Amino acid sequence: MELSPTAYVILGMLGWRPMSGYEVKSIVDKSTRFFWAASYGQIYPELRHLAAAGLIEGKASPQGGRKRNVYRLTPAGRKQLRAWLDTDPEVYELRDEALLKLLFADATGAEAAAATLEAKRRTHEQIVQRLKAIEATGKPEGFAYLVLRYGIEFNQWNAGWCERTRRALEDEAANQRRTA
Amino acid sequence: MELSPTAYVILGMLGWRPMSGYEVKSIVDKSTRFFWAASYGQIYPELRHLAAAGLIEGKASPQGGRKRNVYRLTPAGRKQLRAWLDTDPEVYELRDEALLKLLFADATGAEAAAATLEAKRRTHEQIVQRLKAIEATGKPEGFAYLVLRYGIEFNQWNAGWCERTRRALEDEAANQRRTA
DNA sequence: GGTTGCATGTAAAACGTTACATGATTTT
DNA sequence: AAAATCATGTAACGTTTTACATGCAACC
Repeated sequence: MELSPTAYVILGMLGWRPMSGYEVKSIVDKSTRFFWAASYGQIYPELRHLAAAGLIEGKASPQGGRKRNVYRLTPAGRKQLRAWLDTDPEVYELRDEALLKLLFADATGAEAAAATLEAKRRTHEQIVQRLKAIEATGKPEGFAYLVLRYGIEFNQWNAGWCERTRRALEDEAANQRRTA
Repeated sequence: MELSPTAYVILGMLGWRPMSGYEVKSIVDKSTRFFWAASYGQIYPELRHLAAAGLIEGKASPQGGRKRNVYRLTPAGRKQLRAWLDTDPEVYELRDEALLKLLFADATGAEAAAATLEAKRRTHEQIVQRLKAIEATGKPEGFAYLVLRYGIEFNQWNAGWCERTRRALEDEAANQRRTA
């Protein structure tokens, strides 16, 4: 039974406690979003798929007149989750348009490169702010906190690199003007 | 004319010098691979697409009896490349299965978490080694060198975080044993 | 003569986002 | 009364990988 990593996002969260697809999505947006995004277009079909495979069980739990399906792990699902956790991680992918623009910046020059660096710095800075806001509203327990700290420190490092590199470019440009 | 970022990988490389699809792929594997991968399944169709759009021009340049198509930027293609370089980067995506496993590690415990951290550390360490090997065989010029340095420092930071965190987990476990 | 590298391409499958559609409930 | 939030889902589209298919040339 080969599952996609996104299926394990669902399995992992249902391992914390039973929840609806809507809840899975809102927790994804507060936790995995910065290193593993997932949309409704993936979550709802995947819930059905996992239920059909017997790894989770759905139960209609309407809140008033508002329909709602709460899913929970089956013993088979928990076993599958543990087996996945016990194997080495495989997927590691990065897509960073800013680095692409930096790589080709010879075609436009140092000013465009500085603008790209500044935009990338802002992106990382914004993520730091959002993650710190999450940390402030009640820090998560256990390993979730470790991952949150990673997110903050990782993005701070990135923002710092952009800042240092932009300054180095500016100093270089200033030196060239002085020497010329 | 909306192009995918992968199309700009091609445009950017043809901005350096004319080359074949095969060459584009081999340079991708030596440069953008760690932040923007591209396969033959994308490159060859995209070359045709860009040629049809008048942004690049292909010319049959066989080497002996071996067929070969070399492409170069048209003035319209260079204009398009510069316009893209002058706009702020948008795509920034990360997919890291290791962080996912770490997030859910409560279900298995500290040992599995340590193994995940160690696997992630190895991944980053290997990338550092490959990038350093590229640096040793003739460092690239201009902005390409900046991007290479980013790759090395970024992966070193990541490997370091994994190492520090794994040690912190071990110390914590040791303290608990002592207190218990 | 075999392996590696150069060279081009396609087809199917997997993966993922976006936009759309619908409707109830809670908060302002 | 309007806006935000809860809640579920689908369809179309775009992107990307993987596997397959082919063949020449250079080196060992």
